[in-house]
Amino acid sequence: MRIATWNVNSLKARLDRVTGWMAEARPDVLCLQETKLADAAFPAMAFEALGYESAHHGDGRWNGVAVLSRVGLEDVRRGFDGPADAAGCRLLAATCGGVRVHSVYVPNGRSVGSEHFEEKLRWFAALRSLLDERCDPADPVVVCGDVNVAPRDSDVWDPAALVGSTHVTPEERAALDEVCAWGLVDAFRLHHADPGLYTWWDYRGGAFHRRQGMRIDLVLLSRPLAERCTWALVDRNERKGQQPSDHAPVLVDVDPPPAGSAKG
DNA sequence: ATGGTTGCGAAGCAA
Repeated sequence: MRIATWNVNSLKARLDRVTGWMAEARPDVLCLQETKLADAAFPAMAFEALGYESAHHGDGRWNGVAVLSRVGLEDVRRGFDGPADAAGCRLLAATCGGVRVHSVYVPNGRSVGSEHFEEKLRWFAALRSLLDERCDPADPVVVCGDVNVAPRDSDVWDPAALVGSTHVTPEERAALDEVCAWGLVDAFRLHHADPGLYTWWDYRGGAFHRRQGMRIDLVLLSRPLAERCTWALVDRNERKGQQPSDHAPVLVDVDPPPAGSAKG
C-alpha cells in the first residue's frame, strides 16, 4: 500500500497539479491539507474519475483536510467531535483498506508564546487523547499531514538560527513526541538519516533553491505498519515548476500483512 | 532592513 500526504495550499489553485501527480505516483491513499475549500466545493468527481473515493472536511477559506482512497473509504469521522478545533477543519479520519488513516493539519502557532502557540500545543494534546480513545497502537494506524513542527535539528536548514523559534521549540517537539509516544514511528526516518531533507520551503527569497527548508510534513505509522514500511520519499519535484505548493508530497510504501494475519 | 511571496478575495489576514 502506498500512502501519501501533501499540504497543497489551496486545492482550487492546485487541482491540475494534484491530479497529474496522482496519475504518476499512484498512491493508494492520499491525505491532503490546506484545501481551503468548503465541502460543497470539493472536487470529488475529479478524483472519482481517477478511481478514488474521497472525504473532505472544510468550511471555506482556511484549512480544510481530505482523504482520498482507491482501496476503500469507510467510517469517516470529521474533527474531534468536541470543542477542540470544532470549526478549524484540521482533522479527518477514515478507514482505507483496513488501515485507520488520519489526515491532520496542526495549527501553525504563529509566534512562540502567543495564544495561537498555546492552542497548537493543546491541539497536539487533543490528538493524543483522540488516539487513546479511538484507536489501538497494535492496529494499523496512520497519522499523517502537516504537523508544523520540525522533530529534530536535522529537520531544519539552520538549527543555530532557528531553534527556539516557531516550529523548532522544545515545547512543540515535546507535544509531537507525546503523540508519537502513543505508538507511532516517523516513517521517513526509517529510510533516510541525512539532514537537509525537507518538505516545506518558504515562497520568499528563493528558499527552495537555497535549500532552506524544514521537514514538517510527516507520515507516522503504528508499529504493525512501520515494521512493513519498505520505502519513503519526499517528492521535491512537486516544489518546482509553475505554481507549486510551498510543501512537497511525502510518500511511503507498506507491504501487506503476512497471509493469515488477523490485523490489517 | 520585521523585509520577502502566495492564496483568497477584493483589504488585509494567514502562512
